[in-house]
Amino acid sequence: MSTLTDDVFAALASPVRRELLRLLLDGPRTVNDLASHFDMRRPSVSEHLKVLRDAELVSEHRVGRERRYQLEARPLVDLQDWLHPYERFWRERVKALRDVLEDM
Amino acid sequence: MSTLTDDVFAALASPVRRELLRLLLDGPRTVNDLASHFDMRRPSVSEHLKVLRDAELVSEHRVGRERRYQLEARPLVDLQDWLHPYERFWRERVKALRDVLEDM
DNA sequence: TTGACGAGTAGGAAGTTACCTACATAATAT
DNA sequence: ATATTATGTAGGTAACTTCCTACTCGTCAA
Repeated sequence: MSTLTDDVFAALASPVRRELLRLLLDGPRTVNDLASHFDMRRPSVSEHLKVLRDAELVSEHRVGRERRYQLEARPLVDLQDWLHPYERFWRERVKALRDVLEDM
Repeated sequence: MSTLTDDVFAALASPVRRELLRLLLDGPRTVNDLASHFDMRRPSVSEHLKVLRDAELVSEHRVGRERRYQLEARPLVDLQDWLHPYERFWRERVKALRDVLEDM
């Protein structure tokens, strides 16, 4: 079953949220830690994290009064699947171009 | 040089625009042809096409009074590249899971 | 048990988006 | 020449997004 919903594309549309995902590549982090990388108040970062959570691009688990956010790559794998038809299209165009060049 | 800008992610955030791209997989189409697939007025579809054009996800060439829109897969290939670090992350997690299972 | 800390939520302002209708422009057909 | 067709643009409105500050809630430490 694919988890690639509108939410995922919408979540990725924000540079802030893409940067959050990139930061989480290094492992789980707390909200304060993540927020320190942005020129933005912490509650706004919290809101961005909520968008990522709703899209299931990150998960959260509580440790004491902290919350560790963790990357969930699954929707991104689904995004890769979504790209496949376009990749095929692209390869065909490259091939067609190569064929033309061979005839010159 | 990568053409993967904010514009590309923003363009993909709309279901209408993703459907436009999907339709264009079958080959170039005119605006009226494309618009006929949506429950929306033609000028709105034109505006969506402009967003896709600005993101270089489609190109346009005029044929008489028509304009043929064509898929440009390049930004999507760049999107694939953007995904690579996440794919690696995902593979490592799958591997870790497998290792755990093997020890059971 | 009280104060400080980490984090989420509420409510609001400003900016952006996505529709619409009306109009403009260029090309074809009569 | 004129009407028709294909398309883009202008301008407006409603909805959504993104930021903010103020506040709440739970946890930890003194």
